[in-house]
Amino acid sequence: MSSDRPEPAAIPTLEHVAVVAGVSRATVSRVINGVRNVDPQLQEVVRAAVEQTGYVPNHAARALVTRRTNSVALVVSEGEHRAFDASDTPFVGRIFTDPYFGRLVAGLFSALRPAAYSLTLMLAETDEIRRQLVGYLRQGHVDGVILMSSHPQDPLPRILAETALPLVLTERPSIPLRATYVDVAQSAGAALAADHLVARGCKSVATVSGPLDMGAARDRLSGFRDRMARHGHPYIPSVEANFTRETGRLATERLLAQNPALDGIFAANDLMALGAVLALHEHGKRIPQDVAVVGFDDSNVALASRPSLTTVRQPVEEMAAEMARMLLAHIGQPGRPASSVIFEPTLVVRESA
Amino acid sequence: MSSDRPEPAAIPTLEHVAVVAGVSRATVSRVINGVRNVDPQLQEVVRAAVEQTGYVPNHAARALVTRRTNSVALVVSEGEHRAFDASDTPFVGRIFTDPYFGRLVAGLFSALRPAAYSLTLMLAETDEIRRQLVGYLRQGHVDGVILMSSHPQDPLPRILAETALPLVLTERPSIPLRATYVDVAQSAGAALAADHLVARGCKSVATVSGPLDMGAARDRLSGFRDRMARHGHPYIPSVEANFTRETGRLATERLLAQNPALDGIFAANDLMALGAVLALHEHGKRIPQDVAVVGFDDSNVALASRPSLTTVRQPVEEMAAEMARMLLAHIGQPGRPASSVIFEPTLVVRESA
DNA sequence: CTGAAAGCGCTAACAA
DNA sequence: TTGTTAGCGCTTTCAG
Repeated sequence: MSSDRPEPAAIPTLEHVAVVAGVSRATVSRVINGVRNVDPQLQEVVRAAVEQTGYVPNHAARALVTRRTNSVALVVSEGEHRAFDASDTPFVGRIFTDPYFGRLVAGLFSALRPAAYSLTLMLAETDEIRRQLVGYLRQGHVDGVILMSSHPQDPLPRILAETALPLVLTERPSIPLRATYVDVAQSAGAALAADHLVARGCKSVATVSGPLDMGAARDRLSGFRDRMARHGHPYIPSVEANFTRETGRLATERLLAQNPALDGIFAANDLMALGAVLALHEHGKRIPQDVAVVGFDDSNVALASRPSLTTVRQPVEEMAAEMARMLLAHIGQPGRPASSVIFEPTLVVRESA
Repeated sequence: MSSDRPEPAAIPTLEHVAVVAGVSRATVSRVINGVRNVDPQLQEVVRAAVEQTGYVPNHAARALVTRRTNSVALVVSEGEHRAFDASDTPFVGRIFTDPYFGRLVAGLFSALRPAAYSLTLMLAETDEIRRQLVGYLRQGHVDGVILMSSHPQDPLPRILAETALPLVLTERPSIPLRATYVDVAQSAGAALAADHLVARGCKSVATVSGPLDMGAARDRLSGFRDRMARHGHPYIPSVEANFTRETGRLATERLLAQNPALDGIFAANDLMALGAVLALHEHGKRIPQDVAVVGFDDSNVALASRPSLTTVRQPVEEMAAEMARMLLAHIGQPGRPASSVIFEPTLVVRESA
């Protein structure tokens, strides 16, 4: 334009748009934010100016005044040292590679995107990092938090629950907490597995459990045992494993050593069921003719496995979508009391049982 | 909204800290940001005040003035859109469930966290969303972008490359682009497969390739053929497939029809290798005794498969860490020219070959 | 219905 | 070395 001005250059601001449209910044702001009281004609002019300048609102400036970032955090927290993790796979690798994580993210997105919210990923592996994290969250970096924490000693659920920050947990907290959460009916799912094995005619059934310091693992174990007892099987051997394929294999070896006549196994997740399949094959057992195997989760490996896995399905995507919706609700109405939603699992029958 | 006034729980600001410490905001700011020229004694006073007030800097305010958000985006882009649906495996589910994704994220974090950067996840499934995305990124929501895009027709790599936004691609762009990227030596990986099959004594080898409009698929095919030629096998039959299990199965059927004496197959990814295994089983072939199979990726199905898959492994975590480092470098020095780093793959020998 | 003006909380010249 | 003072770009009363 004028020669005394350098170069209009870079990113257009609300001010530029206002000048082009011949209105005030306030009016442009109103149009952009869809505030009603604006002359339709002016709206058109402003819209054209926005188009022409290629204006996009500055996120930081907007967040500074509205105190909203339109983004939430997915915090993945894990205890310092897992009870019997002898594997060399670092925690980050394990958790992010777990199919559950992918399904969770996918489900969250399905509900977050329509609301124009974005997702920031955060890890909390150590106490040090956990401390930083809390500060980070309180900076107003995000409007709310989805917390994935399964370790019972993890202090993060309690710490975050005490914050005013909107929060949703991906499972029932291991200690009583006034926090919103979504979970699956764990013991009901395990009972489904028990029913199925009994219905198949299994006489000698055992189970590979998850780490028993985790609520979900405990619930699945007790749910399975309770239902088996009701079917007339008062004693169900179990070996504790670590939700990984390798520990599942090892656990099954031990089960097999204790009882060679085993004809049914319930593994508390699919990865461990995969390990069970492996061990059974090594012992020349046919599946499901000699030993029937039921997993839990219905992760993608359940289908890829050979034989494909009969498994208890958690509707993870739907659960995650619900978490996102609940979080959004909390963000929208700060005073909202904590609540919870429990989803029913279903049995997916495939080849392994 | 009640009539009484329950302490607004006011978040402390720099101003509060300054008052408590009896200094100016500027000084507090300097201490917090580690700017040198501050009296050590005053530093102590300020630090105490920060502690006492529980102050954490406001992210939006800081970003507004520094023009830095200290966060980067991981953009996952795919050509076609599939609606979210629990029964089908939608794109989101597929990609997030793919172990590659988890390994990528883990690797990114390992380099991002020391730099105090956070990661925002973004999906680009449709053109509509892609358009919004570009605006979103330009809002200054993030300082840079890691772009995961494998479809050659995807316009996003070009669009983002034309933006001034610091950008790193997770693979070599299918069209020439002045963009920084990290990739694995595709043809070298295929050559590894060739060496292994030859070393096993395979005499009649064929390959199932990926879609040849994708650079990676082309590179793997030519890399395989070149190395086989060097081993004295000038002609290697190939059938093009689509990186899925089913197309891998079909392609193997055709290969088998053309040459029943086949004794080695290189599939350009693990899913197709799984399809090959399936087809071979149906034809009564034993693996690896009758036909050896080598895949590519070392994805989770490689382990879950029976027999487990011998496959070419990409050092994804290391690659991702490098991507993050390169992105940070670009953020730090805006004028930095595009560059690329190529990693060497390794062969993971399991049961199938 | 529109504009003027006051900040949001912070950093970064520029003075002192 | 420290304080003063402008803003960063936006939303939002409050007048007009």
